Amino acid sequence: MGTASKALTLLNYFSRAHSQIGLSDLARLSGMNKATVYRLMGELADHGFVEQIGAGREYRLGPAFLRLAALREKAVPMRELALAELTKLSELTGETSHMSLLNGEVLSNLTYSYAHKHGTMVMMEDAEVLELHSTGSGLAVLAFSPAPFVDAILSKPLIARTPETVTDPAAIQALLPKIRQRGMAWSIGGYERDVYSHAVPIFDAGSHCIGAMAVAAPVSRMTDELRATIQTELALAARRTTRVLGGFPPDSFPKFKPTDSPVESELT
Amino acid sequence: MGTASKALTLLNYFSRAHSQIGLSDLARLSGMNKATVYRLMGELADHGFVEQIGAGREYRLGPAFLRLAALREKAVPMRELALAELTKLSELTGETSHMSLLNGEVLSNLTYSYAHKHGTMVMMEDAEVLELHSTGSGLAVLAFSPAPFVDAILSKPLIARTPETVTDPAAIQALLPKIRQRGMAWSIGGYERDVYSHAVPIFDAGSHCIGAMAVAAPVSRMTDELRATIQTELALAARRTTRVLGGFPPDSFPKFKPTDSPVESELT
DNA sequence: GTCGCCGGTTCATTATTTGAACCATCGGTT
DNA sequence: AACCGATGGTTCAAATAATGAACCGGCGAC
Repeated sequence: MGTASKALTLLNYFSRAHSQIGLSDLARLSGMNKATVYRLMGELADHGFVEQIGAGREYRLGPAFLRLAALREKAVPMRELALAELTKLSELTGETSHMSLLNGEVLSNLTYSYAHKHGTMVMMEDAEVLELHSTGSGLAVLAFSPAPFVDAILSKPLIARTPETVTDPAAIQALLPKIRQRGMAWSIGGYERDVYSHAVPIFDAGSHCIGAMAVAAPVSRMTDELRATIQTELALAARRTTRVLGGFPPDSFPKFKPTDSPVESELT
Repeated sequence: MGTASKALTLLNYFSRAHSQIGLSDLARLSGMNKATVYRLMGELADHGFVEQIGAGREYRLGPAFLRLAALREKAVPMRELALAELTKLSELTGETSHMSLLNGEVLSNLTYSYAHKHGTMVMMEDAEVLELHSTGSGLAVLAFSPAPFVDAILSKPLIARTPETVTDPAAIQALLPKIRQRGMAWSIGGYERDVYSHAVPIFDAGSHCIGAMAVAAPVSRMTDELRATIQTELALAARRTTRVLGGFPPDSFPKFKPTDSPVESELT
């Protein structure tokens, strides 16, 4: 691993829950030598990627990201384009919709839209992280990712977020062909209890899966009718999104036909 | 310069005007060897900091910044806090207000707020770059920055954005003591013709100047009364912003008294 | 007082970065 | 069609930068 990669890797230890980290902690987390971490963090700090605060001299993410994110969004208005589709999707379905991007071995939320039709709805957060094995979006991505990548993900310990989470690698592998065949994944209570989620992969210009678009509804509100609406509209919205982002579904990607999916009680 | 710094430096060549750059161009711009740039960009791409597109294999900023910016804003809601102050400020003054952060040798826009009171207003853009020598915000920052930094900035060629831009280093140096004394800078048509801008520096926890808050109005609309309103409200808003961001003005920083500043035709 | 941990620093050893030269490929020009 | 001058990408010996064990001084808990 190159030196630059090591520096960038350090940034991955910052999360919503862990927003500031001391030098020694960072060295432990990364397994690097303390002196190495010190020097790398110094370089990151010089460029505004991290900053040191207060008495403990802990590090946190720096202001440079705001500028670079604004430039990225100006050059490639992914968030803006996705949000336009999500807004329509939430209106049509009356439920929360969101889009997330593959980032290493997890999905991170790009943006989301609420429908204000019901008193309850599934809540989302910016930069929220979704696991690949326990969420509808994750399964959609796995189904359209290279086999070695899938194997790597599923060979690590799979955390059971709820009693309904499928944590058996073989069972998850078994789900993927069906997801590939219909171009859509679903997950019932796999990540959070009471959340029924449908997800469709999004592709880039090289037909690589880069993330997923999803609709999440409370389990208690799901009916055959709502399911049909979600599946139809989500498939359309996701296809438009892939295209508007300049991407192409792979040739094997199915045209979703709502009649194909009675869905019944097929878990996950 | 460490290897990590070199990689991070490469990111600085991307701007609104120059949003995608080829390998050879990047090597020329940075003065680094093509092979070096190739390897560094490869590492940046592995982490989603840049991505390569299309036939020309050009690079552009990657999606990782969206996630990291969201995390940064979650941990340190600078933009949110600044925007709250700017919104009030624009309402009180009836003019466009904005805040920008020092980033290397330039200021980059953090956020801004429009007043919808008049048919015309000064327009801003996300991630817009402001020069230190030709803008009110830049002068405010220079006045409260270490002398070596100021000298370094003023010893480079100073671009005349308009016929009114002051480009003589000595003349700019001469302005700084007065700005320090009153805690506020102004610029009339120095960056864009017809823009009359007032600016106050913002400080961090170590009393270092990290940026500026400003109000920009069309020259044609400026009256003694508007000037007095802007100066009073801007000084208050900037002080609140420094505090709410966890910072402190240096001990030498003056309490702004509107009566101190008849201002008349004192250029810049 | 003292123990343990913190951020920060040092310097000889070591492994990584570096860059000139090289390829294959593409478009435009002669 | 042959050529030219670009491009992105690759190689490998030489040079340089990264590394990490050990070491500080300081702080807080016991």
